[in-house]
Amino acid sequence: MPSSEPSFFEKVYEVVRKIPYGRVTTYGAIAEYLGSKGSARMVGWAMNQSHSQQEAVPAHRVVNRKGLLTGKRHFGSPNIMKTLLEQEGVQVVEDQIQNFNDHFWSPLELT
DNA sequence: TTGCTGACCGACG
DNA sequence: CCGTCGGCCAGCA
Repeated sequence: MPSSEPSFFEKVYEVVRKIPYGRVTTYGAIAEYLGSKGSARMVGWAMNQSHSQQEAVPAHRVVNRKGLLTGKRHFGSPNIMKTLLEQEGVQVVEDQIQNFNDHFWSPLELT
């Protein structure tokens, strides 16, 4: 076994881990970066399985296009995602990231 | 195999 | 503002 090519999920995890501290990105941006724009749902699915990974995946830095914490329900408690983000300096009000554009980070920025 | 679901997104009315 | 629909693709009964 040689070379198992990195699957879609693997790439998602890798990208998510590269999200800088205090920054956030979207499912769509990741999907687009992986060349599967439109399959943002797969990114969400990958996040769902992310807990299965040995290396922790900062899924709390991944939100939907509106900067809404849609996946907060999957963190065990709905307040975990918000708390983690606020600890990184991201203001969250009503599950909505404030100044979202200012915190937004795209994997396309990777050099 | 089919059919349904899902942490999405954009479009339509 | 709200509800609905189609598209995308992986996992599961």
